[in-house]
Amino acid sequence: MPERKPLKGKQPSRRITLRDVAREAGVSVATASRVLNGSPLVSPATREDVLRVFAELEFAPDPLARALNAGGTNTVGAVIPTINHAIFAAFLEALEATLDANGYRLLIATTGMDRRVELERARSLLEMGARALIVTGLDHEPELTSLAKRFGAPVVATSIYEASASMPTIGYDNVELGRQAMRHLLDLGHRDVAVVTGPTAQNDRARFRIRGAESVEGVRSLRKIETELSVGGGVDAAKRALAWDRRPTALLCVTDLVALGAMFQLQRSGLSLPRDMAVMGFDHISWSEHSHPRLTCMSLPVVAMGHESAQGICDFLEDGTPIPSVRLHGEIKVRGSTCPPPDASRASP
Amino acid sequence: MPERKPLKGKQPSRRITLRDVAREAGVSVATASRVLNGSPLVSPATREDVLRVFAELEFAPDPLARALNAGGTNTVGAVIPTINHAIFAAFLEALEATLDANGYRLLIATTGMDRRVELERARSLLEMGARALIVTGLDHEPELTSLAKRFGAPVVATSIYEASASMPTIGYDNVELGRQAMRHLLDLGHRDVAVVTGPTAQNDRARFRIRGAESVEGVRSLRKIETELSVGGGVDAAKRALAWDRRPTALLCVTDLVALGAMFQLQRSGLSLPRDMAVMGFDHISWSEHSHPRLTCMSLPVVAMGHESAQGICDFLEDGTPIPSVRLHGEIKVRGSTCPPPDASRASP
DNA sequence: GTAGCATGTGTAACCGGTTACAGAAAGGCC
DNA sequence: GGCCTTTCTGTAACCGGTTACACATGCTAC
Repeated sequence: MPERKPLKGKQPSRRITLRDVAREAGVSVATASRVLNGSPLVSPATREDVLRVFAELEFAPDPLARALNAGGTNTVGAVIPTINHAIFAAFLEALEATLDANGYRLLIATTGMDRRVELERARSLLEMGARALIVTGLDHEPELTSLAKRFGAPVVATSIYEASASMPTIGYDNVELGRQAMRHLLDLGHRDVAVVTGPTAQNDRARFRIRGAESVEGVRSLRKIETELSVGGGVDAAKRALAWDRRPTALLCVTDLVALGAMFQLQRSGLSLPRDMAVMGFDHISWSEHSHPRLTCMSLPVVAMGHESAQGICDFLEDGTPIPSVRLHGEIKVRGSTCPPPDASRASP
Repeated sequence: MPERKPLKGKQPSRRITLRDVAREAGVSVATASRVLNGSPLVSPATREDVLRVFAELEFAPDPLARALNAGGTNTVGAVIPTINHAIFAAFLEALEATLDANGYRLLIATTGMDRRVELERARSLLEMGARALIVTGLDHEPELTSLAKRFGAPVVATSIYEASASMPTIGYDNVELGRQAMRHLLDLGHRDVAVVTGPTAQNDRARFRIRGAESVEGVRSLRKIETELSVGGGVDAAKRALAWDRRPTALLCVTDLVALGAMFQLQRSGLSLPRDMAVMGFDHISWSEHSHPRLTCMSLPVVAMGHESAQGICDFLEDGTPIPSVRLHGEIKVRGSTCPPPDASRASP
């Protein structure tokens, strides 16, 4: 039961409406409307007149009235954990671009990783007229689905791919990604690895990646460090890893941001990278290929994900084409931040 | 003359309307509407009935019809160069949070730094029902103002403060910031500085910062490097600076992202920072305090800027309070990436 | 018994556009 | 001149809600 907001805001005199224009131009609203929409059913002379009055009165049609007739707005809502994280920003950028190319606008709301908040924000967006919803992952309040159904809006889960999910998923198989990343480290000879992650409570992607990493055979020790999802979190994680008595030879960070922070801290602590500690990230945000050393990471196709999500939604809204789940693939970018551990010769078979 | 989009999209059977509910519940639409809005003018028994029918029919009120009555939506539009830049993301995050706290939603559109595009996006947002517009800087197509006026939407320029501007500005004095930053370098003893900037053509903030830097007396040489606004751009800039025959002793980067890229490249080229080259940034994005060395930068209050902008707009929309310009202040965070140049003893008075 | 008031409900106008339909005006053709 | 088109314009219903106003109750108070 959302409260109504009476919009007390200043109602300056009163807006110019189409009826005002029509009266002034000496035509009916119907004709004025036709001119507004470029209908061919208007004589050039009349059109001329009306257009002049439009200009004179500085008429601006009310978008809401038009949308009400059209049966809906052209907005799509995205409910994401935070804008302030390179990877989401890159995703949104791509999303917005494709939506825009299709004539749709993007409404954004952030959740701060809280499922209850997510539900509320989703409701807001739907009540705002969003015709579709984009969410992150599959960890949601159960009401989310029914809520969206009531509004007739499809929901797309991104950053994840799961064929069996109840809604279309457009993303990657996080378990597989975690496995691949871990295997890369193992192949290099790393047997003692620390997995660094942000908060996992409401983040299925992180949990899946960890699970994937854990599923790899042949690892001697795999310890987890849960920290903040930021550069500072990486700093923190590195400090903690260095304090352990049996230090890992590699840090697998489920986010590039955290990996960067870890690298900074390791260097600050006097380690020489990658010799003294391998660091690997996830995401492939813009600076990871420029860092020093360059960050080896599992590159995630977030731009493609943005395009696919937007296109799927637009197609659905245009002609009802069901939104397909799309499995995108990550790719390991092997760069300078990983190398065999110091004792690799001994450890290798 | 925007084309109408007939929204061919699937109109599944037909939505449940309030009239359907009213008929089913055996009451008038007025009563149903009252229940919907929690009006006290309904007897408990009737309310009970209607609520049950709401649930049975899975009624979802049309947001547009409500907004049409209310006289507007609760959305505010932001037209920014890109989401995919830490500083804008941080700004948007704060903006969204405060808008949300006031019951408003954020519509976002990106311009890619193109003024014509900006104008078109602004139009879209206004046609979408945005009640206010947030733009970056004061470099705009002249039509922007009249366009917004037609829709009765205020426009707020951010990232800049200029008391004499024709619209409220909420931001900082970029000339002053540039001056302060340059003075810091000069005070340390740097006389040969390169100012690294992103594209300045459509970016008054960058131009102002440069102008501020140039206004400082006592600098021997000040050369400009214009590059891309990204980490990669910083890499490029560093390469170019290193190739000069008379190498500057400090790099003043108008954006942290670029500063980071420059640091990476300088280190890769074998320089030891900050001894061999001082680097200074602008923005204070999240990792700049963790980088190695930690980045000295002019910290910009983007979070406060987001809050102020949102609050100013909400106050205006609520009761017409004119949106005040707000001058925010930057602050130099002196950290490890700046120190006196090698020959400072000779250069100092 | 009726004036007086609070309470609950319905009717219909309204928000600002779009558009089906009807009708008027003008031109073509016999 | 009469009839049929074609072209243009106006009337009014409509989108899906909100709400001013009128009206019907039921109760108290004189």
